[in-house]
This record gives sequence, structure tokens and C-alpha cells, in this order.
Amino acid sequence: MNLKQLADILSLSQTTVSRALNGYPEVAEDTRRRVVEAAKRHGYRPNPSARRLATGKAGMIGYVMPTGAAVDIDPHFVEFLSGLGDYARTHELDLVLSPTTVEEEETTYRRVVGNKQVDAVYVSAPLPRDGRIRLLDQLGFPYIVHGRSEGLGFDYPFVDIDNEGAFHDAARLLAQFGHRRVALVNGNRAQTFAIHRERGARRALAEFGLSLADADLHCVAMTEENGYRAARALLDRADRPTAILSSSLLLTLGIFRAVGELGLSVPGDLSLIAHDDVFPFLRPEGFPVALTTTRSPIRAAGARVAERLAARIAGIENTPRGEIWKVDLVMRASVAPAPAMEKAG
Amino acid sequence: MNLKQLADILSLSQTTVSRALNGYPEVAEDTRRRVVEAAKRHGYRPNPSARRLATGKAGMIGYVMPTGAAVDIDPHFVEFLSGLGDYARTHELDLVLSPTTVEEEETTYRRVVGNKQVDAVYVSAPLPRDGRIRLLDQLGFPYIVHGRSEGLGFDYPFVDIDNEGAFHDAARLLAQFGHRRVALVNGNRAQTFAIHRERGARRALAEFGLSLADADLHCVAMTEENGYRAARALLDRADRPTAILSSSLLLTLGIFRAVGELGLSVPGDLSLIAHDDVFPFLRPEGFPVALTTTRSPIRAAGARVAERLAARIAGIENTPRGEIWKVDLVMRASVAPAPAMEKAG
DNA sequence: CGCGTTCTCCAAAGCGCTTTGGATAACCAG
DNA sequence: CTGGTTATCCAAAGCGCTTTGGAGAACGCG
Repeated sequence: MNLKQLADILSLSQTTVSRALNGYPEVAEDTRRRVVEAAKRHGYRPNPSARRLATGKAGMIGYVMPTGAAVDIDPHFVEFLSGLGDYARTHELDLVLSPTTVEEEETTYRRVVGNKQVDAVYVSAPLPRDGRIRLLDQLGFPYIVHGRSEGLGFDYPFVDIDNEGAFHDAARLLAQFGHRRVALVNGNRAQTFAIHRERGARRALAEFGLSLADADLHCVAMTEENGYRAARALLDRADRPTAILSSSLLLTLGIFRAVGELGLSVPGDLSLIAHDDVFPFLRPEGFPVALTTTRSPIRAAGARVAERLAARIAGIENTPRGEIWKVDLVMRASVAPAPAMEKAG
Repeated sequence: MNLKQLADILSLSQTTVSRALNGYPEVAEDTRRRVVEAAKRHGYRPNPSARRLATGKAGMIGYVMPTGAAVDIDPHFVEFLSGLGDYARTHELDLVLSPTTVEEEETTYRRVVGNKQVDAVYVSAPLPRDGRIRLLDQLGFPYIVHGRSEGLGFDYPFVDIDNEGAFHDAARLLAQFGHRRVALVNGNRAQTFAIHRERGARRALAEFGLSLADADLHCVAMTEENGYRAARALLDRADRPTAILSSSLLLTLGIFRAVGELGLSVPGDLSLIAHDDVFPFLRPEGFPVALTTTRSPIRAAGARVAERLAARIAGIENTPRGEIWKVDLVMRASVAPAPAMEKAG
């Protein structure tokens, strides 16, 4: 069933039918009702390719997805996608994933944008001076960044959480509890979010006259294995830290493995705070000792990004406004006062 | 830059340019070279909407994705997607995710298929007598199922692992080690894969004159929390099982939590075998005791599904062939002979 | 040299939709 | 009754591509 057939059935022109369906004013209310009713009855659905060709609008959101044998898609992506999909669904938007290698990323963006395959894209895991954001800005294509970049020299629309504030508060809490050696097991150093978290932690420590030693900072991809290795490196030493900040529950899984192997107790020997993106499959209460966390559901961010993407497509949102969400610090059992020093200061 | 412009530059007709680019024989080799070279130089890229409208081919693979506040996208999806994306990338295919509620699933499939938005779709997490497969079969639309259905009464193309065989072998191993009470913490009962795993386990136990008690079977969504609860229910009893088969590493995380709380030892008091889909972020070696697993990388399945999808689109593959992959049983430290009985038989 | 083939290439007709630029009819005031 | 509005509706021109049905030129053969 296409427009022409429907128009023939109704003995109307394609123009009128199209207008009636798309809510244009120059069609009588009476006629509109007839058309809408007939369209529904015959199950008429406009062909998206044709519509896209005619209007330039695609009804799709794009995501350029890095892949490759060596590239692991972040499990956080699933939760983000849940939120995004949930919003998209209620607004008749589809999501197009365009796989790419890291090297061909720019080419892929240009293709996606140039082809008008999608109406807008989102960018995730931004780096400082992120080339993708610069490109999209130049191209004048609608987009939203999930996270933030730095040093770009222009404003851009983003949705991010207050990583710096979160890790500041977490580190401050530990310092207040008397911890003098706080370690940070962070995500990949290149990522802006990791930079912000490190900055926040350092700032809080500085406020207490403390600092983050090089040996107490580990920047790694967020897997259990990496968390384990980092924790072993930190805790095997005699002068080990009394507290660890961790960027992910996944890392923290590995930290607990190390803790268990070394026969340490949490929070007796070691206090722990981790960032929680809120996974359905792994919750902070599910650790051997319930984890104190900085908490921000990544799913909500996905929904918000979709919402703003839709607003930009509709032309409702035009300013390059950035949005920074507050992060909750949720106290649980994994934090306690620092153990008494063997060698008092 | 569109076809017309490129044709004008070359002083050729759109027809010739189009044919040259698409490899049709009725254009001189010389001309073709000129055209291809000019196209590259000017960065010409055919508009996919137009091409789609003209040919009906979309260059996209579809996936109808259930979403909603209560619906959690399975973390296994990410790994599957990694494989799928990796193949799709090298074949210029994009992936379209169409979010839907569970209730509107059929409608969404009809829309996606009817609109010719994509050239083929894949179906995941099939149920027995899966309505989606039946629908796609009726519609005559190209698709591949990841997993298997049952009782459909017709053949359909799928890629699946030998879940029954895997759990048969795992249960047999436990029985051979003298375990008489083996429990199964399985995925959602409605899913075919869970049915197959249960079947395999039961068959092996039966071969040893054993059976799976109702109380020893838990069918739950695969999260840490659910694994914990199931394990507590199993292990809190006096006459607890001496071995547990688990459908996922995620569940097993929770099983270990329960084991730890109850002060049991693995494999001294309890042997454990889990299915491993091979996540980069969580490996069987990363458990307090290295896990014996039935192993099958879900990423490889993603790549294979994409490959077959491409073959179906190209018309190379037409038979409804099913593919069942063997699963490896990987021995690690979590399995040992059954502890001596308190009450000998 | 003439004719039938084969090689190349092109004009034009869609694919299904939106949108511009009217046309027609109904309506009103004067 | 006339001229000007207003309310409805329509014909046709694209959007950029593929593909059908030739046309013209070049070539080979007798």
C-alpha cells in the first residue's frame, strides 16, 4: 500500500492525502478524518526511504561504533543503550550503528553525515580535544556528546555527570576518615572522565595536605583482571594505601579478589569506594562487603541524550548547552576510619 | 556531489557513470577507470536513500530490540554486537536497532520488514514456538536466528551452540567425580537455551541413575543477585547439593558470594561449573577459585550471524540450514571429587 | 562496399514521498 | 451581479539513484 493507491481509494490527490496525514492546515477537518481513518484501516505506512529522499529527514539517530578484534565494546554501553532505546521507542526513532575501525573513524563520520542516513548522532567516551566533536561542529551536524571534552575552544552540547565532584567528595570522605594514603584505580588515562576523576581526587587530597603518589595511580581498561592486577600492585607493598578509589564495579571485582588472596579485610585494613553506573547484573550490595559508591545511572543518561537529540532534530534545542549531573555518594559498609598507623607520624 | 554532477564533470550520462561504478559489463574498461578515479577524487558517495528507493536494497541489518523500564538488555548483547559489528564493518553494512516493547514486537517486525528499512534481520533469545521466527518465515524475509526454537514445524536458519551437549558433559563430569546431588542455576525457563541446558544436565544425571530435584533447579535472569539468592536457597539447607552447574559467570559471581558467607570452600565442599560466553571484562580465572567452564565465545557467534546474514542478502545462502557449534569443557580448579558423605548410602 | 554484430553509451521512466504554485468553488461585501 | 477573499484541493516538479529500451559508432565478414 503506497500513497498513490491510498489516494486512488479515497479519490483524492496524493498531495491532499500526504498533507492530511502530516497535519498540514490546508485540508478540511472532515477530509482529514476520512484520510486518517482509511490509512489506518489499510495499514498504510509511508516508505521511509522515499520520505527521506524527499525531506532529507531520516527518523534515525546514529552512533559510530569502534570495533575490531582488539576493541572491546564497553559493557556500560548496554545500559546506556537501554535508556536511549527506551526514549527512542516512544518517539519512533531508530538507532543506526555504523561500525568502524579507530583509524577510519573520521571517514565514517563524514559518510554518515554526508549521506544523511541519520538526523543526528551522539558521541561517547570523548577525549580531550576530541576530533569527532570538532568535525561535527564544523559540519554543522546535530549531535550530543555523552561526557565532555576539554580544550576545544568552542561550546558544544553535552550530557555528563560531575565526575570531578564525585571523586572529590569520595576522596574527601576518605581523608576525613583519617586515610593518608589513598590510591586511585582509574579508567584509561586518555578519557576525559578519567582525567576529571583524577582531578577531583587530587583536589580533595590536597585540601587535606595529602597527595596522590604516582605508584598509587593506575589507569587501565575497566575489567576484573585489570582491577586485580592494579590492586595486587598496590597492596603487595609493605607501605600499602589504606583506601582505594575505583572507577568501576568491574574493576572492584578484581580488587576484592586481590584483597581476598592477601587475607586483608574490608573495611578493616582497606576502605573502598567505587563508581557505580548502576548495572542490573551487578550491584554494589552484591560484593563481599557492601560497597560505598558514587552513583549515577548511566541508563538515565542514555534517555536524556536521546531526548536532547530529538530536540535538536526538531529544531527546538539550538544552543550548545552542557548539562552536568550531580552524582550521589552512597554510604555502605566498605568505608571505615583508617587503621592505626604502625609507624605514627 | 551527486550522480548528476559527477556525470556532468565527466561529460557522461548518469547511466554510464552509475554502471561504471556498480561494475556492470556494458561500459568500456577505459571509461570505467576514468569514472572510478573521478568519483574518488571528488569524494562521490551515492545517496543511500535514493539507492534504496530505486533498488529496494538498504545495506543494513536490522535488530528489533525489546526495551522498557523493566527490560534489561542482556550484557551478553555487547559481546555479540562486537562480533557482528566487526564483520559488518568490513562489508559496509550498518546495523539498525529498532526499539520496541514486548507487546508491540510483532508490529515492529512488520514495520521494519514492510518498510524495507533493512535487508535482513536477526532474532536473538528465541523461545520455543517463537512467533517472530514464524512471522519472518511467512513474510519470506531474510533472517538468521541466534539460538534455536522448538516445535515450529518448519526449518529455519540458525546459529547456535550445543547447549544440551555442553551441560550434558558438565553434569557427567560431576557425576563421574562422585557427585550425587547436582544443582542447576539456569537462565529464564522460557528461553530455549535454558531448556536445552536443563535437558542436557538431566540426561547425564539419568545416565548415572541420578536426577535433578525440583528444589535443586533455579531458573532466573542472569544477574549476580539472582545467583546469590539461588545459591543461598540451595546451600542453606542441611542436605545441600555438592555441585552446582551455572548458566553464566554473572550468576556464578553471586554463587561465590553465598559460598563465602556460608564459609564453604570450593571445590572442597562444593564443585562448580559455569557456562562462559567469554567476556573481556570478566574471566573464569578471575574468580576466587578458577572456574571450570563450558566455553563458547559469543562474539564469534555474532560475527558468524553477520556473515550468514550477508550471504542471505546476496542470495548466496538460501537453505534454512542450522548450525550447531561444539562447546569446550575447560577444566580449572573449581571441580573436585564429591566430599565424603556424612550418611553413607 | 554493404550488412549484420558487437561495443559503448544515453534518454527517460520509474521508486514513493513532499512541496511549490496554482486552480476551483464557495463565500462575502458592495 | 461583480470583484476579491478564503477554504480546499490538485498537478507536477523534484529528491538521487537504477534500469529498460534503444541509438550510434566501430568492427568483422563475404
